[in-house]
Amino acid sequence: MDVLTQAEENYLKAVFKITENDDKSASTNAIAAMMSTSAASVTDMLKRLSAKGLLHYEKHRGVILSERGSELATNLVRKHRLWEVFLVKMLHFSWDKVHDIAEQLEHVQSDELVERLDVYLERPQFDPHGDPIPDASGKMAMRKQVLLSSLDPGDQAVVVGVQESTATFLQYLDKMQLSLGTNLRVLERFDYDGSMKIALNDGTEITLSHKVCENLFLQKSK
Amino acid sequence: MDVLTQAEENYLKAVFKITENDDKSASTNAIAAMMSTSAASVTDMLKRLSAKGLLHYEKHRGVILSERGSELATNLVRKHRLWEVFLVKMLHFSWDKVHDIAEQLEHVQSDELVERLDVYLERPQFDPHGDPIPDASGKMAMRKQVLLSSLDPGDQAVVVGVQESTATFLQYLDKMQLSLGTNLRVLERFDYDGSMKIALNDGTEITLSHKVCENLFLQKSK
DNA sequence: TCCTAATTTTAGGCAAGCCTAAATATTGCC
DNA sequence: GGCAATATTTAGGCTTGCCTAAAATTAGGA
Repeated sequence: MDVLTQAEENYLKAVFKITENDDKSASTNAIAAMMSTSAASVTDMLKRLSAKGLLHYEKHRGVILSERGSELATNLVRKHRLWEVFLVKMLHFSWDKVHDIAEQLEHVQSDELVERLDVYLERPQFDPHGDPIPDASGKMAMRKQVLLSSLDPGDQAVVVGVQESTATFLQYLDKMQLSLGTNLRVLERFDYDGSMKIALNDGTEITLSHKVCENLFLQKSK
Repeated sequence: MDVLTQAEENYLKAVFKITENDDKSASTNAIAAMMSTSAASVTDMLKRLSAKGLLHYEKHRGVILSERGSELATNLVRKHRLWEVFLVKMLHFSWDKVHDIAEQLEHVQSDELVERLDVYLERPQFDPHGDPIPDASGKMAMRKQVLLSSLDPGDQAVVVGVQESTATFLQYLDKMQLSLGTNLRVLERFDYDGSMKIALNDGTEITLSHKVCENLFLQKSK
């Protein structure tokens, strides 16, 4: 019943992204900028999506998603982020390379696929960039967190979670004096193997492997 | 350089499938039938693909793939079959449900993705239907297989593939407790209608119609 | 408020893919 | 070989998405 083209899906997602923070409406130009297309094309598409009941459009007034449009957009975000987890966790892509591929994978149509993927990945709550993954009903956890590997030297942050909670990994963290709530500062990142040197509050300096950096969620404090 | 649309890719694949067995050229009608589209649309597309150098087209003469076209088609088959392995092996889909999803996944463009997926799946040589998966250079393993209908009473063999992978056929096999790897022994062949009686390992005896026997590939084990 | 600048929409066009109907070419049978 | 049946191509049209240029609307500063 609601089979959208990839183009339509991309517009929905753009409107969603623009309106998710500030709850104003999305302007034609903002959408055009986000999609690298012309304002005229945007107007074209907005009319079509409006006719399908996926967003509310009034000339010169910008648009907001309808409930149905919002559901569809949220589901796209869910698919995008689940695929990113798959690419990083299973195929060992580095987190900064997965976006373009996930952008393609998110358009694959199969609810069963998404559900099975979710189970396979053990229902992750956050993607490799620390962004929350909406569940099947559209709800998402609220936490602004990022992977240690995405921080830069100088960043100060608090450990707020792990991606993978295996016993061995948690034990390792324990040994390193890292636990939820631990404050740390990034000193240096070694690009050649992805390892990072960090300093704890008491001044202890430790080096963490790439694998560890990819599994630690932090909340920036500065 | 060679970025094809999904439609173009689907046509290439259809031509590939039609020409891979008998090495005659693919006719307009055969392609139209395979793609459930009109002959006129096929002619349209053949001209375009010919202009791109992906196949050799002469009016009223049918087409064959060019070397480049053949490479691209083989790569599509590779991607399709790798994704099928992923869906069955990792996500536990039943083998009769994976085709449509793989049909979508095969169009995702990323060589690195395919390579990593291949490694992740441990470079499988055959897909869940028993069809060989071309390697990155286009070569595929040869399956020593015969149709069930060509076996004689007394022969012992293992199911290694199907000729026709429609959902209904696969579901039927499932019901009959036949799947890849199933061992069986031919008990009797009824020449008047081509049906065959076989025994499974556990002693179960079943009778299969001629149509089924013509669609099951086996590897003789004795 | 008024007028210019910025934004948005409309008009008109184009390519990709699809369709049906009509024209043309090929095949195969007598 | 000739002619009917079949296969293929051409012609003309449609939708989707994109474009540019021009027109219309809105917003913001003097």
